[in-house]
Amino acid sequence: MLLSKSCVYGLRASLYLAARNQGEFIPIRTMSDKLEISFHFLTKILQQLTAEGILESFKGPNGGVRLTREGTEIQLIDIVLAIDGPQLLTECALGLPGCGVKNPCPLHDKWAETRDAIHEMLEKTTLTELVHKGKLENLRLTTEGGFDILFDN
Amino acid sequence: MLLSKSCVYGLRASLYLAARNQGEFIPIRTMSDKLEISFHFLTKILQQLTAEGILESFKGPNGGVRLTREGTEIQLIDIVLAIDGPQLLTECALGLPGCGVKNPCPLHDKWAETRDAIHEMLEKTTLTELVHKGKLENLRLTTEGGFDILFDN
DNA sequence: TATTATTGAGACTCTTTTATCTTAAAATAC
DNA sequence: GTATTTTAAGATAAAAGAGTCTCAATAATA
Repeated sequence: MLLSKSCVYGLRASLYLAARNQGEFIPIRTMSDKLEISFHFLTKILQQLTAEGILESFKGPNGGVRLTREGTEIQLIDIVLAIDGPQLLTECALGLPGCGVKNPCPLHDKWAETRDAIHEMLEKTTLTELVHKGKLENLRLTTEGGFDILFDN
Repeated sequence: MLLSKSCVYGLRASLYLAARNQGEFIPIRTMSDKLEISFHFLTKILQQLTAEGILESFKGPNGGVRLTREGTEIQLIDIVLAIDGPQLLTECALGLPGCGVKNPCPLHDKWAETRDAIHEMLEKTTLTELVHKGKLENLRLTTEGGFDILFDN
């Protein structure tokens, strides 16, 4: 699996927040219901994003979480790094420690190229870009639900 | 992690076999020693490759395993599919079931492109190609050991 | 001030992956 | 045929990832 489940949930939640970003705090419970993710599990994931400064949170009634920056300024890579860390973009494909230009494994060059392609995709894609596309074409953010059902309350 | 540890071990072992392929059976114990992989764990992994027809095995004294085809005719993708299955090349980046051209997630198009790059790399790279490169430049197959130390007995 | 709605933090459980250990089966050599 | 070397298979254990539960902390509001 390319991304951990935590990371995937973090991405879906971030898209949700970017999609309805009017500056207000959204309760995690609302998101966990809409996105069909366990509330407590999602809470832990969003805590990581908050710790990394991608989200900010507010406790108490009318509390919740929101993006600290505009969706145009948040790249997928920000969320992936916050949750899964840099391993995907740094690790050797054959699992050898310290694999790099100086001390490569036989697969290093080819894997470095492929890895760069992944990196570039994650780095060039913003939340807003995906939200725009998702809204236009009513794409899915959950097994059944298109973007539209995420805004009906 | 892109590939499971089992898959990585399977790749390293396959490179080892391709590197010293003179048609003879190599004991798994020899490989597990040289590659610094737990013997029993490696045995189970190689059993999968045997079940998939990538290796053949022989029991008893002078037994072991060997490649069924020439290293020139075994691509990395063969080993990845045998051990990790097709998930890496088919799964949705946002974990949505049935994500595809017909019912995509917002990330589908971009991820499909990146995934194709991974697929192509795995599909175009043969064991022999990596072995050749590894032998020429004495690259690593293990934390410390270059290709050369794998042939000294 | 008491109640309620919310996030934060930690303990705990379940599942999957990784790794080990034991025994069986097959082939060889003596 | 018996002992030895090897893979095959399955049980068990340890570690990591995924998910749940409980309680504390904070803020709003009645």
